[in-house]
Amino acid sequence: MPTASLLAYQPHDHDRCVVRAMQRAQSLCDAKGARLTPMRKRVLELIWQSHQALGAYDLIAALLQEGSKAAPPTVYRALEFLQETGLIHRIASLNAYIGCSVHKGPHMSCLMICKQCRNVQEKAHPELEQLLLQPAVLGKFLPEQSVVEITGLCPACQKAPIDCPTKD
Amino acid sequence: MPTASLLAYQPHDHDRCVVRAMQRAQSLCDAKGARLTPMRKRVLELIWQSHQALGAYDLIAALLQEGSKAAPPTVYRALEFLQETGLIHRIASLNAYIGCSVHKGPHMSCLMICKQCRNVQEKAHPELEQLLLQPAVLGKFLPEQSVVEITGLCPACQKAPIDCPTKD
DNA sequence: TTGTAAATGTTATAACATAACACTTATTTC
DNA sequence: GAAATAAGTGTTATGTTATAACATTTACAA
Repeated sequence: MPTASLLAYQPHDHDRCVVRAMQRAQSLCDAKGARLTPMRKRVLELIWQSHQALGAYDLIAALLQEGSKAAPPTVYRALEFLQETGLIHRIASLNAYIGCSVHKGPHMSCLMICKQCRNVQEKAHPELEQLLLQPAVLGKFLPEQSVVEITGLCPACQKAPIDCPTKD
Repeated sequence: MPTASLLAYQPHDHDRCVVRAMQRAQSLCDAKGARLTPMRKRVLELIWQSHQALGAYDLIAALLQEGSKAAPPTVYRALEFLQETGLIHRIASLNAYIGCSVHKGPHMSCLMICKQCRNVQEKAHPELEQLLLQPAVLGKFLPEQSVVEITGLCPACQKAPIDCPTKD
């Protein structure tokens, strides 16, 4: 039985991921009094259609294919909203976006990014949070945001360097 | 007496930083059989002229002002070389570059980035390395590169929010 | 001194992101 | 419920970061 933390790397019923993510998004927005508009919802669904990081222009292309008129500002606004609401993460080292799979408020997590298939696994990490925010580490620096990203090869791509099963 | 680890945030004889960095660059290149050409050297000097992150196009502008013909590919090539040689870091969350101040081989360090003055302090971090690279954390993920960046306010900007003394 | 590899120059363009303003849709207030 | 307000989206244009492709020059080695 696959552990939850490795789900991105395992064959699984991905529809359930999407359903769960969308349910959570709706209840989070309800709780915050934020509006999960059709555009925002659709962008989030597209992001959740895989565990791979998608670029803003990937999303734009997907929306255009669906017949939606989606210029860059529209998509970037949706992405901004979803980030602020804690529903997605921006991956700085890829200029791409991934659904947030940690179901709690602001958190410091570590993103493991497969350089080959772009699969991203998020790992919540309380110890990391403790360690990084220690005064001993930061000195008098006042932290606000953190980016922790590890790039490498996911288990699948280590075995099958050319044709990672979780790709596309 | 300021500790070495806080040097970026303290008034200091910055020329010594530059001299030290350039000496180290030269010996590192000698040791590796790499060529620290005039262009690469100049780019590194420009990066070291402050402890603030500089964008590629900042460097291009500076080079043009000096009369050097510097189109983007030239500068990006120099930056690529300097990164590979371990002389600079790219800051993913800023799309900018900073001199590496950790005098050893490949290392996992934490960059503390002031959102106000763009001052960047690098903190080498063996514990972080241990913590992040544990199998317990990464599972079967095979890590290659890491990005650890904390954005916030440096000590100076906490005190003087508008006019950080280390700015420019 | 000539051949080869490394580095740089040059032109063009790709990829990522936002500013500014117009328009539409939702929500509130009276 | 109609007017006022705010929130969201559309549209055009442009800013910012980065690279592809190929020509030329420079350094070093044979």
